[in-house]
Amino acid sequence: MDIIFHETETEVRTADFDLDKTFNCGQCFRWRPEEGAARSYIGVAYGRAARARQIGESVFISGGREEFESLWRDYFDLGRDYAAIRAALSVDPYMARAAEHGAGIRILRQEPWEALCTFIISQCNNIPRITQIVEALCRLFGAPVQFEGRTLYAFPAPETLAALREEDLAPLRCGYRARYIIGAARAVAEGRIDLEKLKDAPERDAVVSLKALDGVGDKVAHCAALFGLGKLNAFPVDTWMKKALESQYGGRADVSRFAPYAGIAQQYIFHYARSSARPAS
DNA sequence: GAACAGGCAACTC
DNA sequence: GAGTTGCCTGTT
Repeated sequence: MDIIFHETETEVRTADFDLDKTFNCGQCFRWRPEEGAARSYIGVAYGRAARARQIGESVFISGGREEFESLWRDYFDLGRDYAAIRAALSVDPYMARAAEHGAGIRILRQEPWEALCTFIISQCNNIPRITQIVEALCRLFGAPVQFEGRTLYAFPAPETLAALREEDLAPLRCGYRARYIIGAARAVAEGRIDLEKLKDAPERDAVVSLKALDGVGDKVAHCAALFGLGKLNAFPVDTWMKKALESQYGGRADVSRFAPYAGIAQQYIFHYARSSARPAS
C-alpha cells in the first residue's frame, strides 16, 4: 500500500480498497455519492467532512498528512491486511467465493455512538429510509460542518439527544424507534454505558452491555460492536444473513470457523448475498 | 388493502 | 425456551 500526500488530498494506492463496496455494503449511512461524479462520495465522520473518490486503484481522501494520520488511516482500517484475512476465511467454497467477491471492502471504524444509534434506527427499515432518517437526525440536531461552500452536519452527540423528548424526533418519522434513540442517548450521556470503555472489553461483554439498552437486541448489538467498537469477530445476523446461512449451510453454520474475523466474513457474505439477489450496479 | 422492510420486547404455552 | 404478535412508517 502506497500513501502519497498531495496538496489538498491524500492518495491511498492499493488493490485492496474499493470505495463503492465499502460504502454500499450496508455498514454506514453517511457517505453520499457526489452528483455528477463517478466513484466519488462526500461524508462526515468524527465531525470532519471529506470527499473520498476513487480512480483505478487509487483512493483520494481530502485533507493532508495530519488529518490522514490522525483520522482517516484508522477510519478506513488501512493498517490491516485484508488479503491475508480473506485467505484465512476461505475455509469452504462458498466462503471463498464470497470473500473473493467482497475484495476491497474495508470495515470502517465508525464513532461508537453513531454506529449504535444508526443501527437502532435500522431495525425493520429499508436502507433508503434509514439513510433518510439519519440525514434528518443530523440536519436537525448535529453541528454544522462547512465543506467547500456547502453545509454538512456532524452526527449529533448523545448529550444533545439526551436533552430531547420523544416528540422532538417526530420530524424524523422514525416511529417507535424514537423512544429507543432517546433512551440510548441518555444511557450514554449519563454514563450508564461507557462505549469507549467497551472498545477494550471482550466482545461478549460488550454485546451483553449493549443489549441491556431498551431497543437493542442481538442484531443491533452485534452491528454496534462490529462497526463502532472494532469487534471484528462480532457476527450480526439479519434476514439477509439468515437466508444466506440457511441456503449455504442448512442453518447449521459454525461461525467459530471464521474467528477471529467473523465480522469481516459476515460483510463478505452479506454483500455477496445481496449483490447476487439484485442486478449488478 | 395486505405484506413486508437489515428487530425488539412482551407475552404465550 | 421456542413461537407469536404489536409496534411507527413507507413502499410495493
